[in-house]
Amino acid sequence: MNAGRTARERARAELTEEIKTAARQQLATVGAEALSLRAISRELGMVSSALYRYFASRDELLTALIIDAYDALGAAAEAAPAGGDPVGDWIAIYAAVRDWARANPQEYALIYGSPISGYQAPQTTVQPASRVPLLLLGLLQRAQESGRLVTPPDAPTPSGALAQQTEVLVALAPGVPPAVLVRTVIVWTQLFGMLSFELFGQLVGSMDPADEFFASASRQMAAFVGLS
Amino acid sequence: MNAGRTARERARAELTEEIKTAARQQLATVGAEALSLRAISRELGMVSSALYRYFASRDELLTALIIDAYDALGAAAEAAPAGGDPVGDWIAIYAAVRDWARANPQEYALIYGSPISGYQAPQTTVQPASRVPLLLLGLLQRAQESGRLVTPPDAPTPSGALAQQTEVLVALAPGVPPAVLVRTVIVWTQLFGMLSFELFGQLVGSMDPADEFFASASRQMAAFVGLS
DNA sequence: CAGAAACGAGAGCAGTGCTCTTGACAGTGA
DNA sequence: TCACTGTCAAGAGCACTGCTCTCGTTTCTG
Repeated sequence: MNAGRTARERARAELTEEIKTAARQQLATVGAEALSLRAISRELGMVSSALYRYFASRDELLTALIIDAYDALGAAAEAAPAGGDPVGDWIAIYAAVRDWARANPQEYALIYGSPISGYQAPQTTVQPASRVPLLLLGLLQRAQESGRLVTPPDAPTPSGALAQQTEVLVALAPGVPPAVLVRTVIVWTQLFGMLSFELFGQLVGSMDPADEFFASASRQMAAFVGLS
Repeated sequence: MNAGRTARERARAELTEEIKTAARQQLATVGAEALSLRAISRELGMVSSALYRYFASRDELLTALIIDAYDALGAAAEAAPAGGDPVGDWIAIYAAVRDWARANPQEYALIYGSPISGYQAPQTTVQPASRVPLLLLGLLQRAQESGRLVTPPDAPTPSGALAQQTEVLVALAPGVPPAVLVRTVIVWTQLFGMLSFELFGQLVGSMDPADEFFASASRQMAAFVGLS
């Protein structure tokens, strides 16, 4: 439609990126909810109203930042060193996720913290959000194929509505037993619960610093889903 | 010192409670970060500045609300029906926590969501925050004493710094093996990770509605810590 | 080259948390 | 009874916010 293709477009793309960069900097210092369009525009030496040429609203800026954060986390997790040993790879992914979260706590809070009031996450965020779980599922599937995944004997096979819901995951990781897939969701929630507790200060007084606890949990969760 | 002891004090206490009630109502509708002192004062038919006689700042109001939320959640969990069967009691506590969280999502987000920027949780919140984990520890200890807790054979005994950190928990639940205590922290983070995912919309597309998944996770986590 | 589209600047609106001052009132000791 | 003291609500005001609208200017395009 509106295919302007030249200098103007390049300038626009650059400025859009500059705005996001400034927003991320502000995010890191004052947090998501205190993110101020006026402060960003001040930083960039422009007037606040000009910002609305690039993002229709504060929410739209936030959406862009959220998608970027999901993508950055997904990329960090996918870049975790893979050596072929399923348990080692699993632990490496856990470590990569934690490292990213600790390096970018405000961006982590943006995607895994409380939803921003009045802000409705658009469907656009679903795909980048699923990169980490898809990565774990892929690892499990490969482990299954190479015989390194043994269904834990005490893992109950889902029935009823739970079995139905699991089918979505079966389609994503064919061959992995439903009982393991349910456990995958359990450990997925465990991972991010653990990270949120660490980053949000809930572990202070018990397992903080959490390095060793996190390492132990990684191993035990790998065993919990049946990796060996 | 300033010991006015009569009608004035009573009026003050009542109005303080009224302010918190109005704040909670607003919390439930617009969320924590959009909580406005002016809107509360408007609701109560007073002028915004008068509110500062009762709460020195917005943060102080939030702190009061946070402590109330922790206490409400703790009370709800402690009120879970206990029938003597450890696994049944465990599941009942899980269900009570979830019920409270689903009934009070904004208050849940207030205490388990991202920390409010610029807001530092005072030490006052630590004690009410520990009611739920203490409840779980107490259950485990009683199960241990009655022989209903068997340390899972694949639960590694913590060593090094992790063993040291576990000692704090050993003091709280004497008799419960360290390996089980580490697993208790794991399932504790799992519980609230699962709840956060459900309430914050992260499960949409996979395990939502989460009733059966939650029930299955409750049971599997009870087994994971060694309850039978 | 003319028209259209995009752009930055600026003023302005309604709202926010918070501070300070002012005048009214309640409780208390002489 | 009366003056004193501390508490209270009210209101104006400050600096900030997201957002809208208008106005000239610049840039692209048919």
